[in-house]
Amino acid sequence: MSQQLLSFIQQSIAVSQEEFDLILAYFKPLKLKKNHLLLDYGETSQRIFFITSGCLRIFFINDDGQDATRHFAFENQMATALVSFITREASGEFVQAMEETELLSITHEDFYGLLELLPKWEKFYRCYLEMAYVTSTRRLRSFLTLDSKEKYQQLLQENPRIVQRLPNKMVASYLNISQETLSRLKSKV
Amino acid sequence: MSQQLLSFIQQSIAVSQEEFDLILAYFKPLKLKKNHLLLDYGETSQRIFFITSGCLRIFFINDDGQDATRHFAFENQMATALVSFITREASGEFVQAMEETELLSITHEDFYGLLELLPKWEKFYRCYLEMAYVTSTRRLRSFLTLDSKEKYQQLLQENPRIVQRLPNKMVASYLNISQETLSRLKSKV
DNA sequence: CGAGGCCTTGACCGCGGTCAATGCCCGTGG
DNA sequence: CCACGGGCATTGACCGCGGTCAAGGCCTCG
Repeated sequence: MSQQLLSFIQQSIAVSQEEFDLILAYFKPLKLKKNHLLLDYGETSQRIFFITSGCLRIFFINDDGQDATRHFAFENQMATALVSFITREASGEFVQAMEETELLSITHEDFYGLLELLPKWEKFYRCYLEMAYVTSTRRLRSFLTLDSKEKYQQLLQENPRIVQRLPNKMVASYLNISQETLSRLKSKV
Repeated sequence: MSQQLLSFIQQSIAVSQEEFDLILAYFKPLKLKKNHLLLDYGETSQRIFFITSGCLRIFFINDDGQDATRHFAFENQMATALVSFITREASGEFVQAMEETELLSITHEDFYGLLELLPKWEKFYRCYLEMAYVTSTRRLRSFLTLDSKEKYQQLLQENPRIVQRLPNKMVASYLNISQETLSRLKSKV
C-alpha cells in the first residue's frame, strides 16, 4: 500500500526515503464497506484520500433529490471533495465508496503543514491541482458542447473503465442523463 | 499598471521590492483592440495574461459553429487558455478581447522558470490554481444541477458585472443557452 | 424463496433550441 | 447631416431531445 503511494508521488516529484517516511507518517489507512459515506452534505472536507483499492464517487444532489456525479476515482488516484478541502467551507459535495475500498487518508492540517515542512510538497500539490483543473475543464467542455450520445461515446473512448466497472445508474449520473436515456443509447450502438 | 499586478500577487504571497522587480521584468505590456483574437483554435497557449483594464473571454466552438463561453476575466485578474498552457497541447479554447483591453503578458517558459528561481512563486501559482479549480467546479455544478432560469438568477446574484457589462449574446453564450431564451427569461423577471 | 433494486421499453410531454420576421441602435460614408 | 447597412434584441411558431412516469422482467442477496 505505501509502495503505491510512493509511486504516485514520484510521478510528480523525486523523494528520498527519509522524505517519504516523513510524508507517510501522516497517512492513516482506512477500510470502507461498499456504499459507505465518507463525507455528507454540509460537512467540511477535512481529509484527502489516496485510494489503494476500490473506487470513490464524488457527487452533488440537486433540489429534486437527483444526484449528479462530478468524479470517479479508482485505485492509485487521490481524491476528495476538493472545493470544500480548499475553501474550508461546508461541502456541497458528497463522497462515497462505490465498492469495498481501501485508502490512506491525510488531514487538511497535516497536508498543508507538509507544504511548509517540505518545499517540494508544494510542487507535488501544484501538479495535482494542474491535473484536477485539466480534468474538470475537459468535463465542463463536454457538457457545453456535446449531446447525450456524444457524451456517452466520448466516455467509452476516454474512460471505458467507468462503463465496465460501474452500474448503469452511476454511469448515467456521471453523464448527467437519465438511466432510461442511457439504456436506449446502449441498445442503439 | 505594475502596481495592480503587485497588489494581485500580494493577495497570495508577500514579496519584497527586489523580488517584484525580478517578476515584473518578465511581463510585457500589450494593448488590444476590441474583438482582437489572442489565441486561435489549434494554437498552443504560450502566455498567461494579467489584465489591467478591459475584458477577455475564453470560449470553445462546437461542431455546429456555436460558441460556448468558459470564462470572462476582467481587470485585475489573470487568465489564459489554462488547459493548453498546462499541457502544452493544441488548445481547444479561443481567447478574445471583449473590449479595448490592456494587459501584461508572461511566456510559459518565463512563468515556469520563475517557479525554479523563486520558491514562493510556486505558492503563488498554487493559490491561483486553487481558485481556478474552485471556479471551474462551481461552474460545472451549475450546469449539472440548474435549469436555464436558475442559471441566470445565480449569475445575476454572483456575478452581475457580466450581465451589466456585456451584450446579451455573450451572456447567453456564458450560460450555454440561446440568445432567444435569455431574452425571454429577462422579460419574465 | 421472497423482496427489493436495477435495467429495459413504451407513452407522453415540456424545456429550450431553431427559424424567421421585425425593430432598434449605431457606425460609416456620400 | 441624413441614408444606409449590419449586428443585436425581441417575439412568435414550431419541433425534437431527453426527462418523467409506469409496467414488466431479471438478478442478487438475505
